[in-house]
Amino acid sequence: MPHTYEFPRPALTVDCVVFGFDGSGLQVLLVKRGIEPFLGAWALPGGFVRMEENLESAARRELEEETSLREVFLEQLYSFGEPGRDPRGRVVSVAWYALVRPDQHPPKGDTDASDAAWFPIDGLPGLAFDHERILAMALDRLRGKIRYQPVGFELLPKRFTLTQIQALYEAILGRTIDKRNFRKKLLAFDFLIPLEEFTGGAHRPARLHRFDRRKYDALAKRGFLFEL
Amino acid sequence: MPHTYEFPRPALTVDCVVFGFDGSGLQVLLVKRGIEPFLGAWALPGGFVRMEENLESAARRELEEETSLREVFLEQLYSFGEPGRDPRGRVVSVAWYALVRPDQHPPKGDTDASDAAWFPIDGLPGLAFDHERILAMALDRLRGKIRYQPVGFELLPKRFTLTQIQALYEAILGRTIDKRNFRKKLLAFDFLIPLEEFTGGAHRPARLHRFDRRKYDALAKRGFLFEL
DNA sequence: GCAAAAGTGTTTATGTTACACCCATGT
DNA sequence: ACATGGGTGTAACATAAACACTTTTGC
Repeated sequence: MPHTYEFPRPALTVDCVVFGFDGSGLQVLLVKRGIEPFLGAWALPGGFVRMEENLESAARRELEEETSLREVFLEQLYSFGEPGRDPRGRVVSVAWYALVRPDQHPPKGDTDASDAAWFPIDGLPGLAFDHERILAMALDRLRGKIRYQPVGFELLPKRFTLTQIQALYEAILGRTIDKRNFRKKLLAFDFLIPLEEFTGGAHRPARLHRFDRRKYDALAKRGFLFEL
Repeated sequence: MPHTYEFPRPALTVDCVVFGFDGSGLQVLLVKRGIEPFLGAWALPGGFVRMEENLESAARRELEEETSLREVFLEQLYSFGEPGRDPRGRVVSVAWYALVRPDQHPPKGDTDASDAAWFPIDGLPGLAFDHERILAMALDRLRGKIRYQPVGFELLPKRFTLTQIQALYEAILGRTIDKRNFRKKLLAFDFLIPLEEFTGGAHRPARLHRFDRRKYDALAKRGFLFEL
């Protein structure tokens, strides 16, 4: 019997903090627990890691099973392993955070069986386990990351207006930003492509743009700082 | 039997990337493996997590057991869980990185039983498991972190000269820095306290400074950017 | 024609970069 | 007295911040 097997093992789970943006505020996707413990409470989507899958696959599988979300931006956040964080016994959780575009959002009620629902970041219900702590850490990470990595685009439609992305930055950073300075700086990076398409609606149409990842990657390799 | 126990479980380990600075180059502390697999190979210090300890405690315990290091700066890095990363079976490792001051370095040969030794970052031996990948990630993290968080001081003696800290930044960032600009900026932050003590040695004595964490924390709370 | 959001430049202040010489000590 | 590393200021340049009005559309 290999050395490995002489030790009792903690159980291993993954949990996902799923962020969305509705045009004015940051939101988080939660699921209502259908089993004990914390039956009926809201929690982060997640579950046990299987023996043959890697950690990211486990996170993506749970995400799809519980929220129908596929092919989202997903990045590892932190691992939580306080004894006592799960009343069932020793459970270590590898936490991830995901960013999803509005056009990827699951239609409400689409999720099979137990409920999943979006909550505004400043109107969250109490959460099961230590999920509030995990969520707080994910939010910190997002706030830090968005300032020097182009992750904001993962929360917007593929084609978006400059006003939309400014609203996103203002919502996440929690302060207003000067419109002219913001646009000047963002466009100077030269990884946003202005399209010949415009929004419709009640007022002056706004030009749509898309993020050019190739251009960004090229710049990033040349040792480049984002810093919005 | 609780739900938790129905699943086969990966084994859980912690591994630590321990950085040091010898005045001119960054170094990593490795241990020579005394058991299979990879017997005789160099590896990151680490080992299995016990059922009753949290992840950080496990990392600190293994660090002390294998390298005699205590009370070092320690921060979680990432969790690695590719099936196949350990030939013994499914093993998930929560990786950490540590920063140790020269005056904390274990005297060579102090470490009980199997060897531990410092290696220069650009002269590393091949490593066991996927430890090269873990180390590469730790190095990336350190390079990124040192630019906007005051972690560099954790690699220097409590009292240090400005030339020492500049050498540290140059070694980690891999480029030379202008002496006058570096000192101007660093001192302007006002969290370095100049002492009335000086180095001895062959040349003009250099003033010693210490890092004032209270002042730094106060600044940091007022929403403050380091950015060297 | 009015309400609502889109779009656009210039000036000022601040921060960053480049750069060269004198000082204090031990040998 | 010389070799070695310690220490210091200023000017040019680049980036960031502040700031207000005109345009386009739907109603």
